[in-house]
Amino acid sequence: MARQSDRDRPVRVVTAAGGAPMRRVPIALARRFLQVCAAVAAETLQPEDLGPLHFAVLAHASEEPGLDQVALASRIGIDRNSISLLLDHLERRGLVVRDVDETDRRARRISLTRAGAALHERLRPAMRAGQRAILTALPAAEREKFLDHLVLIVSAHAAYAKPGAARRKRRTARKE
Amino acid sequence: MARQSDRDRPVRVVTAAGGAPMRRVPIALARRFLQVCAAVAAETLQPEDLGPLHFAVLAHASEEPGLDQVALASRIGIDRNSISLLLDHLERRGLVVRDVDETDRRARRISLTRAGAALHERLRPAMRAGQRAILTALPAAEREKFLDHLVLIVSAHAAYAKPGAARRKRRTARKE
DNA sequence: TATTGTTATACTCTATAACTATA
DNA sequence: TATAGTTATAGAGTATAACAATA
Repeated sequence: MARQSDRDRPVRVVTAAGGAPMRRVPIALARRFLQVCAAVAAETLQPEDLGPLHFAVLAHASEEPGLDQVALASRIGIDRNSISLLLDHLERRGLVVRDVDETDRRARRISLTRAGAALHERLRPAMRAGQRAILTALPAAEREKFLDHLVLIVSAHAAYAKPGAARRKRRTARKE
Repeated sequence: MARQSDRDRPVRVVTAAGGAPMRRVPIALARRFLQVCAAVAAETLQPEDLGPLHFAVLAHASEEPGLDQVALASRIGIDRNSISLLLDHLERRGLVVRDVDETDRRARRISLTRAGAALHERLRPAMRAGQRAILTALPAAEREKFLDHLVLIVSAHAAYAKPGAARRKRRTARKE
């Protein structure tokens, strides 16, 4: 329980760019990191009126066409209600199709339409560039390792890395 | 434009724990990472009916008592409306006080009450343990570097790491 | 006029719950 | 009974806008 070297680092840090001090802890950094990533993605996606999750659906459907909605949702890390809504939006815009799975008529197999595939291909370079730009803040040799670290953390805590885990309980008593 | 070594890594990856494949790109990982962190923090904060941002206010007010609301907001990475709401909640619970700054009567200097400081001290060990637990997925020697990397990225993209940057434009035309 | 803070409103994300159809 | 998907509702997070007080 003695203080170890990796505990001695200060929690507070002053950002280089004259920003305000921030707490050097995962929860705070994770939030800021997502802000950065979301803002960068938005530069590409906003003009198309898509959110990052819409693009995620296009990417997954492109790579694994024919997934059902639950499988797609679990890859993205959202629940089946949310994927349904996301798909409504994309389907209305003619970017994806839902085909009834004939071997299990409850399931819908998702794939991109021609327009969906075209849009995905059109946005991909800019998305890729944006994601790379985020990492340029790191020394070149560290960038891949950083992604590996994120994968490690998310994988190790898979039970937490899923929708709802951080949900606060309902305060108001349920109806009965 | 030739493929470089650090581009050759596959975007897709299969999580160790039999989870679904996920995209190995910052935007997707950032979201999952925040899910993990938020879920871990929630274990400690939920019983107190606090969110992670409430705790962030307690932590900052503890370390830098007397900040005004705008300064506090910028440290946390939210805007002045949100900090106002957060403080309403904490003030109603008797955890913080807003004192009028006599040298600038527009400003409110925020500090913890005795109860606020006590709550912060009580929660701190569990929060600290949770944050450390998240990082145990990484080799011990990499943990501090990982945090440094996050700080680097957030600092470098400070212009993006702030509220609103990822906001989608209003679709519906404004009233006039 | 500019800034601090407040209040009202609203949008995104993403949950919980209840429901339908199918297995 | 269990699962895939839908729909309705809700709540957390966090924005925009308009305002009041003060500088």
